[in-house]
Amino acid sequence: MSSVKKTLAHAQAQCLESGSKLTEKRKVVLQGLLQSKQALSAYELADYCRDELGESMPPMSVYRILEFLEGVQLVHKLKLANRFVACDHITCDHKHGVPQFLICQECNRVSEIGLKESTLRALRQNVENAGYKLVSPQLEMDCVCADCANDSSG
Amino acid sequence: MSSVKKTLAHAQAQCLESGSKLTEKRKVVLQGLLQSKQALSAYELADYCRDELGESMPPMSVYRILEFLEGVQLVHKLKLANRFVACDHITCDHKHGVPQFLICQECNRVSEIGLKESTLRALRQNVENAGYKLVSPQLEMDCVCADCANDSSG
DNA sequence: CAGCTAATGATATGATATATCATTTGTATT
DNA sequence: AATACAAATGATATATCATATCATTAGCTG
Repeated sequence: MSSVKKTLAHAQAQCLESGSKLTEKRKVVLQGLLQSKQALSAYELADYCRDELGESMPPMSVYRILEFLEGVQLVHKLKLANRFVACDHITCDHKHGVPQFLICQECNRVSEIGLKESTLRALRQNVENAGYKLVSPQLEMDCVCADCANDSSG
Repeated sequence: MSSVKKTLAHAQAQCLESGSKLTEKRKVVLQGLLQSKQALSAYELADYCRDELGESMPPMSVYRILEFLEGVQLVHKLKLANRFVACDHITCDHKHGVPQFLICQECNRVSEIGLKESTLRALRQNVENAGYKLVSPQLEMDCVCADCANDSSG
C-alpha cells in the first residue's frame, strides 16, 4: 500500500470518526494535494485532478471540497500563497500542535513544522499585550527551500 | 499641524533622502491609508481617495503607487488580508525591527507591534533547522481586536 | 524648447474566490 | 420498491484582487 493510499485510508477513518464522509471526489482532491508535494491553488488542483488523476472536476467543486477538508483538518489553506496543502500529520495519531508553515516562494513547496511551546507563548503574550485576541495561531513564513536556494546561487 | 500632515511631511523628507519623490498622487494615497485607520485593498483605497480626499484615481495607479510606497517602506502589504497599511513608524527616526501585524478579521484594523529578539531567533532557528531560508521575517496573525471582541460577546 | 525620463492614465486580461440555484446521490422510512 | 429528506455535486454568474502593456503627461536637463 503506497504512502498516499495509506494516508487516504487514515483520512477516511478520521472522517468516519467525526461523523463526516470522505467521498470519492473528496478523496481525489486530497490525493491530488498529497501527490503534488507542493501547495496548489484550487484551479491548479482542478487541473491536476483532471490531468494526473483522470477525474475532471469544476473548480467550484474543488473549492467546496477544500472547504470541507479544511474543516476536518485534512487540509490547510495558506493565505500567504493563496494555496492549499494537505496536512502533514494525517497519519499521526497524536494531536499535533500549532503549525508553522515554511513556504518556498520559488516552487511553492511547503514544510509544516511545529512551533515550540515557549515561542508560541511569547507570540500570544505579545498579541494580548496589544489588546487583541488570537483567532488562529497558524504561522506562515515566506522562505526559499534548500533546492531553490542552490539553483539561484549556483 | 495634524498628525497625518506631520507624518506626510516626514514621509516626504524620507523619500528625498533616499533619492525618490513623494508626488502629489503618492501623497494622497498615503494620506488615505493613514487616515483610514484600517487595512484597505487597492480598490477600497481608490474609492477612499475619491470619496474622502476628492482625488479620483484609477485602481491601477493605486497599485503602482502602493508598490512604490512599499519599496520605500512607507507601506506594508498584508498578505493574510490582501490589504495594505501605512507603516506605523514613519515618524520614528530609529530603524524599527521586525514587525508583527495583528489583523482584526472583523474590521481589518491592524496593530503593528515589534517582535522580541529572542522570539525572532527562535523562529529563525526553526526555519533553518528545516533547511529553509527566511525571505521575509514579517509576521502576520489572524486576530480580533478588543472592540470587535466586545461587540460579538455583548 | 528639444529631448529624455519618470509618473500617471487607460484598457485588457488573468487569477483567486464567493453566491446561488439546479441536479444528483445517498440514506432513512414506510 | 416508493417516498421523502438531506448531503453532495454541477453549472452559471459575478465579485474581488492583481498584473501586463501601451499611450499620455509632467518634470527635469542641456
